[in-house]
Amino acid sequence: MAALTLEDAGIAPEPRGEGTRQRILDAAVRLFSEHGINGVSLRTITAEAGANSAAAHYHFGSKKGLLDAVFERHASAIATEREALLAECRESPGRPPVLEQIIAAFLEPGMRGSHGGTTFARLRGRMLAESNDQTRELYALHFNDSSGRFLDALSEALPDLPAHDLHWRFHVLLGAMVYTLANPGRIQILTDQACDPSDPDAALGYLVPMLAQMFRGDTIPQSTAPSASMHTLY
Amino acid sequence: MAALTLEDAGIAPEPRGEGTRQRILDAAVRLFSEHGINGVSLRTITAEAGANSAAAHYHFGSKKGLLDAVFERHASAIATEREALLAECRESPGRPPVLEQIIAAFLEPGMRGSHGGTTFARLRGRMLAESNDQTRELYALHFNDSSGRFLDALSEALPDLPAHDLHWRFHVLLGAMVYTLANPGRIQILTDQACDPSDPDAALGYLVPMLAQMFRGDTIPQSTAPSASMHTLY
DNA sequence: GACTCAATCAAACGCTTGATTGAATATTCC
DNA sequence: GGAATATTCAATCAAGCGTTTGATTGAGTC
Repeated sequence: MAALTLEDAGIAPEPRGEGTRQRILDAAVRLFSEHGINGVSLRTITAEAGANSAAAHYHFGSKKGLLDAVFERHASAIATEREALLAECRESPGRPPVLEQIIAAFLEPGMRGSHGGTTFARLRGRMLAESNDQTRELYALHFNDSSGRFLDALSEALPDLPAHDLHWRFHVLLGAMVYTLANPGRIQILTDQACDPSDPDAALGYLVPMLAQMFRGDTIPQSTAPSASMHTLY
Repeated sequence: MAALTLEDAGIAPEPRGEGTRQRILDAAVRLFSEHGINGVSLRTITAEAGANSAAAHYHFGSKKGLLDAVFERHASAIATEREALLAECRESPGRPPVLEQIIAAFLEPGMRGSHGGTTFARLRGRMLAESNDQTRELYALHFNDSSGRFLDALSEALPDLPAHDLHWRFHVLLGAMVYTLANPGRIQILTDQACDPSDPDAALGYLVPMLAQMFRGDTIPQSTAPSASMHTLY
């Protein structure tokens, strides 16, 4: 009787080093998201992965290379699913697509567990706040095209909204998403854990209608001297 | 003729070390905000301040102590001005106070140049994203009471809004503020610098009405199964 | 003039960092 | 089986880290 091989079981015959590589990636995304990129060392990561301390450099070349790989692993999947959901919106009966649909299509792939889950989500939050050259490059590389197409779709759904207003509202959408991902948020502390931004379902259930409401707001005249104290204006 | 002393010139007779202390604080808030707290060393800070590398430890005890001092320097002033503006709201003719007034009272002190300006603002953004034990403590110590009173005021202005909804909307407000402070934001990159979140006047001019609009939105029923894909709901 | 004391300084401490090496060990292919 | 290749390993490197030290300064006090 022939011995059962991995191929017989339908499992791809992964190269020997693949196991280590994956374990390092797993440990990296978790530790990066918990302590920040500057806050964790390659030794800690490789130790957590049960690998030799030189393994990270062998497989990824450098710490920067490791972060690139971690990001690449999930980001492209998120962008792809986002665009697929956006395409679904466009095929829907109602044209232009419903605002809530577009917002949900943007938020869902990154916030649900599908692509790295809340761990990668938290890492993205940290990276957006750290905001150095490398993180900006990574975001631009993986998300710029996709985000641009969402701006277009939002513009279609809100044809009367000036470009500046649209951009600022999208900015707030990004802020709400990032802040929600950077768990635990202040709101948990301020409200004795009543709100839990780390629960993706609850978060989406609240965020999507709230943001849609914000997008639908009237444009306010910007002519009122903005240099004066806001407080005297109302 | 008596020699001119510092007192004669009306300058406070500062202790000898005060100059160095202040220069270290100035350099620290700037470098912390630019590179993150883990991203800059005490040597870099003291060098930038033109001080000896031991000066930071002499004056602040540790790197943690230096961050405490940096935060303390501006945070309490912001909280104080926030509460003063909130008190102004309550004295206004219209009762309950206008929503825009409350939001502006919360956002203005931290976003305008008064208390550390955009530099300290950026640092706050970074700290909220890094979100370790020390930063959480600092935020709680300096901002919890003030934020709680704003939640109360918002609740007065929107008496029909359930607590959960109120908390989530305040969460989005915080997210929008923090994300705006963490300059440069993604929106600048996505729109070829058309929006400039680092301009406090423009930012406030857009944010206040947008957030007010969001706060005024109707409550949506949460009974619709949130575990199903959002995308099929709209 | 002797003393005090906060402030500054150069130097070093022990340790961790990202990165590199070369030998040892699997694995693959002929 | 054996050469070639891919991967792991312990050991090491220079550099940088936060922190500590002991000596020195210089203005105030008795």
